[in-house]
Amino acid sequence: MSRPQPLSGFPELLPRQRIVEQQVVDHLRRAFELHGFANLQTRAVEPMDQLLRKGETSKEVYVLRRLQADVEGSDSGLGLHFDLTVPFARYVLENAGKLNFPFRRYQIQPCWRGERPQEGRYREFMQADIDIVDLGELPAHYEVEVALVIADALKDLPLPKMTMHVNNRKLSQGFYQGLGIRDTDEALRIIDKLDKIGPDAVTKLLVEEVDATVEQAEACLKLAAITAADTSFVDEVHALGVTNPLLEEGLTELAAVVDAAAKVAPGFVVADMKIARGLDYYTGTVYETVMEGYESLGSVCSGGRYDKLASDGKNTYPGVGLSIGVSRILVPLLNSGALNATREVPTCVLVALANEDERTTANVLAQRLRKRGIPTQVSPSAAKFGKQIKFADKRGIPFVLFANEEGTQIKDIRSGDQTTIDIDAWNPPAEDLHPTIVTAE
RNA sequence: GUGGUCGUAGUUCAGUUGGUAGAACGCCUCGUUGUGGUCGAGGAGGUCGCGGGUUCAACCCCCGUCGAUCACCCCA
Repeated sequence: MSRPQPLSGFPELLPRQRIVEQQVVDHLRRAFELHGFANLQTRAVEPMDQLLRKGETSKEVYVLRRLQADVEGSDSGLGLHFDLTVPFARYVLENAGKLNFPFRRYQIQPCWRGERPQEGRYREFMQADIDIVDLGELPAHYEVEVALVIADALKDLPLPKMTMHVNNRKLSQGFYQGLGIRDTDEALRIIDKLDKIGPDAVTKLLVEEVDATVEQAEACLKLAAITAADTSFVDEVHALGVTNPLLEEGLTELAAVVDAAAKVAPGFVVADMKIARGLDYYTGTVYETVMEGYESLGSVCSGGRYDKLASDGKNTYPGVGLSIGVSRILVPLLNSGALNATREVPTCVLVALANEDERTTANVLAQRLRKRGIPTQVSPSAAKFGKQIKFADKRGIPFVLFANEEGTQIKDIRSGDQTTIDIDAWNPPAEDLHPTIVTAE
């Protein structure tokens, strides 16, 4: 092998693709900050007991080990974080005394999971996460708010249509309790597989694993089939004839989320009673988001309410949050060419060079443009002008600047138009100042 | 981690019953002695993923290995 091969599950982007990713991340950052979320950055590693608590032993965590450590004592007890919620919960406990509650933060960082990769599923990937935690009690309106923040953040991005499916664990678990099913956690996990394995297999599993009767299993399937873009699901659930206080609590909370979302972001949120979520730290509202045309990727933005994830025994910090799978969304779109940038460099203007002696003069001209925020670079050499234009063209740089004793001229190399300008007054069209994202037809 | 498919120029791919490789696009030079894109002419670039085996001879057949990809699992 003369050339290194790519590493499975560790996607790396080309400059043009990275520009798209940067623009998306910048957009998310601005959106989150508009909603008052503070940024946080946590370390890459967490103690293994933090990562593996809550019984998530099946999770493939990358463990840290010192190369020179002797084999016996090689375990550092540290692992790379697999999401941003668990590190955040740890951070909140560690810094509880210095934080003001309710505390809202966003975090955009890579995460690592040692699973076998495939499209939209990587071993190193970027997540954009928002959470709100409070001390002791977390008001239910935050479960509405985080969904609306995500709706707002995704709204103006050039991405396929997103739909957020929302459920409430209290609703499902209350329903199962009302039916008389004991192991409601396991029942949830089985229902979560409905899309994948179908109703017959789910019935079979419910009967075998949680000792449900066929009638109980059928009631569970009827509940899972309910979906609505408005609060009409409440009556549909009641029509199934199950009564339980937890169920009512869940119905009320879910209705509030759906109702508020319908007003602010119509069509974005739908109530969907088959959403369960694999992670068992969720205790209330749960969210999953699918991207139109890319349903096989699964959820591209998920989360939920967790009441007991952050607890030091004395105080609990219940929270609710959502994570956007930035890599999961972007890498497939970039690889298929559905998304691209208008150019592969930030440069807006290339200053042409008539001969090498003029480089100093050219540097001064470039600096005058940069001073006014126009990304500029000077030609790498005083090659023929045709070559210098080609240099710009290959990179997508829209403008080439020519200067001599007679004056300064700017050429738009896309149209070929060349005009005399005042270098201290000229501005490119707003859409040309920085690269932008373009979508394929 | 379990199973299926696939690895040939920078890229997308051809390659005949086994006789040591080709196209298109891209790239470079020139036509075009200082304004690119079109056109024309020329050129560079490959230990055929890696290692072993069979054979007079392997890109081709066999084994192993590494990588990619899909499904399961899990999930962003």
